[in-house]
Amino acid sequence: MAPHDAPAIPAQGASGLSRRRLPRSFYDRSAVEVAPDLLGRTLVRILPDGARLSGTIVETEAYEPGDPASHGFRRKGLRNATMYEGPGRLYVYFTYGHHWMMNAVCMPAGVPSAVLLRAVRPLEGTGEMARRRGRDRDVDLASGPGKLCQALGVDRAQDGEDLVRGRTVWIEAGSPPDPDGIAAGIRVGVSVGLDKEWRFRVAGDPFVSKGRPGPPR
DNA sequence: CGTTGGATTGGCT
DNA sequence: GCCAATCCAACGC
Repeated sequence: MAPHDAPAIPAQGASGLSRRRLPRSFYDRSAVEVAPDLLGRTLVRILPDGARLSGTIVETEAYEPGDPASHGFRRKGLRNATMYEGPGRLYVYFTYGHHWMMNAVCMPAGVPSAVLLRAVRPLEGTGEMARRRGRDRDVDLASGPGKLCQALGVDRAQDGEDLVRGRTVWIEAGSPPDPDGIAAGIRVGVSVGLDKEWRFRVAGDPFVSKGRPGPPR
């Protein structure tokens, strides 16, 4: 982090979690590299009233250029434009008529590549998340991509936000798990690209989504 | 310009 | 396990 961007808070708290923001270079790699590396990181959301919500990322999925399961498989359009806007942007889209999904954009501008953030372990602001979700138990707050966006109040207003320099959503270095603690499998809810094991999760973590991977039909 | 189906969720059988 | 909810960009005609 550049010196003039130094935060007022300590770089590392008593918890051992690094509060340093992930730099642009972190995202300027392929999604399959970034996705497992995002596990254990701290996703932070600042609400309009200044409240800080956060959670530890426990589940991600990679979507690569040329990947038939990716929104980037088709030409750039109104919905997926942010996927082409370069590393460190937040790509937010709406689906199923109900839910917002949030992604960290990877690779240089012009290359559609992103990591879907699927689940976090709630850390700060759990009361606010519970209110937004209409659920009490921590395990129900952000254990799925739609739930995550609802809990953190993320919608189209955050599409295109800069995770590196923005003031409403970012990702801190946190505390990555041991590589042995990362499990990979096929992605959830897609009917193509099933040959790729691009869903990553913290093995055995109760905060990962309950969605079954594999073809629905 | 009408149709289609989706990177999901929660409630009900 | 099944399926409705509810929006909208992409695609086909």
